[in-house]
Amino acid sequence: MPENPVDDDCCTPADGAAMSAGRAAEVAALLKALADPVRLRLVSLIASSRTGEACVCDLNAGFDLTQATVSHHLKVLQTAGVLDREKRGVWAYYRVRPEALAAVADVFSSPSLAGARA
Amino acid sequence: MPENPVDDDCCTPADGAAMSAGRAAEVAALLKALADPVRLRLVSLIASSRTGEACVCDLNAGFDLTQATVSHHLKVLQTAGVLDREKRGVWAYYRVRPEALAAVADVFSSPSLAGARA
DNA sequence: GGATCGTATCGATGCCGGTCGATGCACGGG
DNA sequence: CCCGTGCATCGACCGGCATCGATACGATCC
Repeated sequence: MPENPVDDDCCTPADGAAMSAGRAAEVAALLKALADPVRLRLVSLIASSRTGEACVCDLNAGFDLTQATVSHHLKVLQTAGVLDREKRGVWAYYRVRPEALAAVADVFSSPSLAGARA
Repeated sequence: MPENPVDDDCCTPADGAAMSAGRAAEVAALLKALADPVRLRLVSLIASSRTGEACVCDLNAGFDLTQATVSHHLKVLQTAGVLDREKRGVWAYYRVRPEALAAVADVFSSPSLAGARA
């Protein structure tokens, strides 16, 4: 084998601007929480509410799902840092954390992912 | 039962600005393709390449994964519209479709999801 | 204090997806 | 013409997740 196996014709060694494995895991966890039609609609419903928050009884009405399932999705979003929960009296109110959504927007606007060739 | 079950104290009927179920499914499909650490790093590697593209032999080197697994991830990203594939000679080159990433950035910058209270 | 209502949690179930080894396929070289 | 190489596909395994019914828990009302 006369050739260095890395120095073949096809290879471009990749400069160091790529996303680290650790950061990829962070972003993937956030995206995984949002990569579900039900959870996207939940976030959208809460965000588009007049008061900026919504209680579970409202959210249940918008889906053909069990209350247990909706509660599960809300917990996933809360654990991922997308939603905040506040219990007032009998009802539980959820509101969106704008930083979480802004973080996603930033990742996909950044040059390292959007592929801005300097 | 003296009260209308919908007109209770907790409920805010939600104005029509929320995301539709169909659009939620579209966005969720795109996010599901990106919600994986390996696929995120693949996109990042390709986007940060000097030429804006990368061949599979390069990408395989960056992961402790089988070539079959990397190829599977690349196909998922291509099917979702995130990557473009072009075969030149023996090698296959992938490049990022910036519209796909911009679409994600737009969704999470839009007021209906970011929760911009006017 | 019991009844009722709103919500979270638990356990089970069925399915989707990541990973692998093996194989197929197209291209280029000797 | 056959072989090696780069990449995709196939089939299988398996862990994780969405969903459900049932149940637990807390707050309010009577």
